[in-house]
Amino acid sequence: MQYLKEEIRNRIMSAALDEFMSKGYEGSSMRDIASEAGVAIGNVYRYFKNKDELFNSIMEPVYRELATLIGTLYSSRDFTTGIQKIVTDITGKTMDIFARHSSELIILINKSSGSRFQNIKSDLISLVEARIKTEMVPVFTKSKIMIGDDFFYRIMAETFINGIFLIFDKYRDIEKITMLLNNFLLFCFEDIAGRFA
Amino acid sequence: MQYLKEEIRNRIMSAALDEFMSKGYEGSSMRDIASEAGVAIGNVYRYFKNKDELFNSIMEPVYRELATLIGTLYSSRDFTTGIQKIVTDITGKTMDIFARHSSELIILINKSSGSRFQNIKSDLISLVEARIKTEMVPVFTKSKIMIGDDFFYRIMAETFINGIFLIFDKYRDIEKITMLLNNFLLFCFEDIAGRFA
Amino acid sequence: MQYLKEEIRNRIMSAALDEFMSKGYEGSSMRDIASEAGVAIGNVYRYFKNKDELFNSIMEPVYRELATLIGTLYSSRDFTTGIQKIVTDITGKTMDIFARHSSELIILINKSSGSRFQNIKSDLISLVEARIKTEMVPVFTKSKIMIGDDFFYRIMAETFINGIFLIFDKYRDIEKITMLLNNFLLFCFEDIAGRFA
Amino acid sequence: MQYLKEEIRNRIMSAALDEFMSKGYEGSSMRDIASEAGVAIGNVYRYFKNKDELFNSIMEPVYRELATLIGTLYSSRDFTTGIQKIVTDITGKTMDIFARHSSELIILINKSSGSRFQNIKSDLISLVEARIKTEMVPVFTKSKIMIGDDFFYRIMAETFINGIFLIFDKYRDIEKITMLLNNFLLFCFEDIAGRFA
DNA sequence: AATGAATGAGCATTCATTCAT
DNA sequence: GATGAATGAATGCTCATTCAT
Repeated sequence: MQYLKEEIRNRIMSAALDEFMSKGYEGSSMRDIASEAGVAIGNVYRYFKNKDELFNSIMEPVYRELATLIGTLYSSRDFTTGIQKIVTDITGKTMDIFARHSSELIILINKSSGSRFQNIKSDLISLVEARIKTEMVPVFTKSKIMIGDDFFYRIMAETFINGIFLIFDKYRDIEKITMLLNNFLLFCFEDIAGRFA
Repeated sequence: MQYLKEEIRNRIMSAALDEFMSKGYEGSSMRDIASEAGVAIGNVYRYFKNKDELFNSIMEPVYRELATLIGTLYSSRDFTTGIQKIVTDITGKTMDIFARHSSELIILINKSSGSRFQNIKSDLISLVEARIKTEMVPVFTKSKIMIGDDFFYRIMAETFINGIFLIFDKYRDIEKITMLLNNFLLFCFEDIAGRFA
Repeated sequence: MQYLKEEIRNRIMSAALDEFMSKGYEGSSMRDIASEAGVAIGNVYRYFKNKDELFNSIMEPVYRELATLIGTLYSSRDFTTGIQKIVTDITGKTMDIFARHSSELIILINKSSGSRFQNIKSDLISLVEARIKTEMVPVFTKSKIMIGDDFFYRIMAETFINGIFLIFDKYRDIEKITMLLNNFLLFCFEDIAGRFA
Repeated sequence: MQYLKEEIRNRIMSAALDEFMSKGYEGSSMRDIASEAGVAIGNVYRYFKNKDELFNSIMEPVYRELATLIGTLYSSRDFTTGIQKIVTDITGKTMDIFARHSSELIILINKSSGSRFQNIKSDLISLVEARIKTEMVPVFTKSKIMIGDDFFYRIMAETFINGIFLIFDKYRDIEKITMLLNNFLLFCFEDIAGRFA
């Protein structure tokens, strides 16, 4: 009865998604998830070993996509196409993930405290940081700002990530998000790069 | 208050500080704090009426200083002295708080969920947002960036606050923090203002 | 509600009844009730939201019946049928309640301190007092006893109520209680009224 | 330093009396008693082994006097002097105890739940019951009331005791109490006896 | 002798997890 | 497979009692 199993599994995950979204990982209750899913609490444990694994099962795909995106970001070195192109690309791919997994993305970044993903935001930021450093060093070395510390890249990365998820967290309309995200990324990258051109 | 009372109080507050730092307000356990402090659970309640008051006792001084700083930031409109001066001033005062209460500041901003300070970060951001909007509108209107939404000011404010606390969260060395903070504030304000001058 | 649910609920209520009977509401422990019922503490809370609700669930029916009885007692003014009739009526109805809820009645009256029923005994007495005063004033004015104070009616009412619950407290046999109660009420009302006829 | 010790002991007992009076045995706190007495909590335990013994120390004298009075009541068989005389005598002696230990008496009877005196009221009632039975049987045998059970004497005894302590509990003025008490005892005994004369 | 800081068992309640049905 | 009753460890907090000073 594999079909039925899958449907229940989905119901549980969907209910869990709602619960995690509104109460965060720690604040969520397995009982509430089960009852929201219209499933006995005991049955939830047939599909997911425990709260942690339920959370992981929901977040894993998004995490993976996100990691891939970051990886791409990190390895795409065709600077020849210009920052504009890269930004458009990133925006597009991020929006793609967001379009399919908006809730998971927000939970992953902002509501994972207490779970094994509680550090994902900083992990993500670390990835972005590394990328920024690689790309921006030549730019910044021309600037009058004395970087003086690699950590400054960290700040930029954090700013970048926070800005993106702030937009995701507050807006639901895809078009508006796209517009805001583009503006934000341009603000972060093109302008900065541009003024040292 | 015949013997060691102050020392025990300090032990409890110190243990609580560690606990709040690693698990946040809600995730922290009075029992764990007590045992970390090497004190019976009942004794903690001799020094602090309840979990809330223990938390408040630790956070109150920092909160007050921070509120004062924000007030100053909000009301100082002598743009004549230049952003450089304001930034230096803010940096100095923030560093002063940080130098004396680094952990408390971080907990206050990032780990107060469930406590009466849970909204302080967004309050802070709102304040900064209002300030940025007032000051920056004339600047941005000249820019090629289409703001398109007041929410963009929110992003900038969040970026600003996150940046500051990010620095605090990762560094312990006062001198390095001062340098990073200055660079960050300049990056946020002077450069932005400057390039549209 | 698949298996034994009602039986467990009954076990808990029965254990609670014993506990409340021997230690009163405040002195009773949910842990002790659970272990007396042979049930895990957490399971008690599946059946009853909290200590208060457990107590209320046990007392509510009796309280309601008692309130109704009091209402009847208070409003029945057909003195024409004679005190004998009224007394028989009250006895019958009281015995009916007692026959079905003897322990609850005793707890309600004598061991509810700290619960929401803690004032029921004095409420009950006040009601009876008002009734006695209304009915008995003409009788007592002929008596050689100098009432001298309304408080004397209070004493009578208290005596009346205490007498009834004293009987309940010590006897289990319905027939014997009926007999004693009848005698007591006659002693309280008919004789007193009768001798001034 | 026996003198000083005695003074502190008295201070503690006095504070305890107030506390027991207003909150009953179980509801009273050793901490509050100590602070009310202006004495360190630890010191209370130098004078009294524990809460129980403190309570006992306060109640013992009254209990003893009360027991003696009951004993007297029980053994005085000079019926020749008439019930009026006995009642006057009992009233006088009870008032004597009450005049010196009003609070203790009330606590002992009505606020001892949880202590070893929690059954004293019923003990007292049992004593009175025995006495009533001895004296009243000849009287009641002439009555139309079918006693039918020794327990009826119990009810009368309870009525008697409750009435007395009800008066004590509500009034503070010795003269008014004396008057009410006399009326009550007459009501209980003379009238009852009288009407079968 | 006196102090009051310290102790820890106890309380009501919650919730992730297990297991008999 | 599915159910939801049952479990019990954990939480914040209180208070009689002990003990180092």
